[in-house]
Amino acid sequence: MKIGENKFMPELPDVEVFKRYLDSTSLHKTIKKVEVKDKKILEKTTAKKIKSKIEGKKFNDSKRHGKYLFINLEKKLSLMLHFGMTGFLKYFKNMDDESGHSRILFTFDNGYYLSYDCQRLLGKVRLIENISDIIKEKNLGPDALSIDIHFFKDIFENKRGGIKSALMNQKNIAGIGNIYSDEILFQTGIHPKAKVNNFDEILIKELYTKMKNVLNTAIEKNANPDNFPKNFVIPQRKKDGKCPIDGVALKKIRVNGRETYFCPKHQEKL
DNA sequence: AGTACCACCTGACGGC
DNA sequence: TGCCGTCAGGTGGTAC
Repeated sequence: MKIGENKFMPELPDVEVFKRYLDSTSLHKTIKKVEVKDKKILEKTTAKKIKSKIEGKKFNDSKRHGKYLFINLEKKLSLMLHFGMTGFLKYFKNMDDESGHSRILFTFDNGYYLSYDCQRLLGKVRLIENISDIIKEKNLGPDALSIDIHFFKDIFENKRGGIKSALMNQKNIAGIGNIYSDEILFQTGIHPKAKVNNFDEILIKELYTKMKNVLNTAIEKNANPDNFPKNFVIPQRKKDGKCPIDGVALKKIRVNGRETYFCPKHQEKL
């Protein structure tokens, strides 16, 4: 992946792809060396601690919750990775192939490297004991792929406010960001400014189904918009983008301060 | 509770 | 050509 050509916007599907990439490249190898190249991405830890806790150990397995990735090293020791908006992982053999904004570099005993790259330094890396502590501390809701319909319905119970911010609020559901919330609303025909208190049972169920479908499909396609089905709007989130269903020009508005694309013809449900 | 800001950051882009 | 302002987007903080 070339610098500046990063197609990933680290929301749930992207982080799931990172997880699978990590699992297939970086597990069960002794980590000879860890180099923190920019400590701005560290949260409640130091480069020294990262080094002393990780060197000599192995990544055993990983878990994802929302946009967070947790890599287990041993009992009571995991590495938390959050990718901000420009983060990704890269596994490579030659240092010539190191990505342009490598912030932490792991060296394995097989001669390969794993880099945590984060151009805008908005990501976070931290040493933790338990995943559940972090979910509690950050007040994260259930993961969008494992949330059941009853929890999902709670988002609409006794609440006001807009659907887009409700979907993006990590305390309600973990994993959905600006890009995928647009896709989910597009697929359900819901206007991005719709208010949650107007949602009836049928629409909530439909939204739930489409949410899972959009996220699972994106993962299946490696979170690469070039591979997305023809009826997805994400590849059209750009200047002169057209609705892949109606062919009309997409509208670009701001919702809760976020750039939002929608089809004025079929996203009418308020 | 919900909204409306700001800050953190870098680099791409448009205006002049 | 090059300088400068603006803005993307996740999270977290504050103020209303």
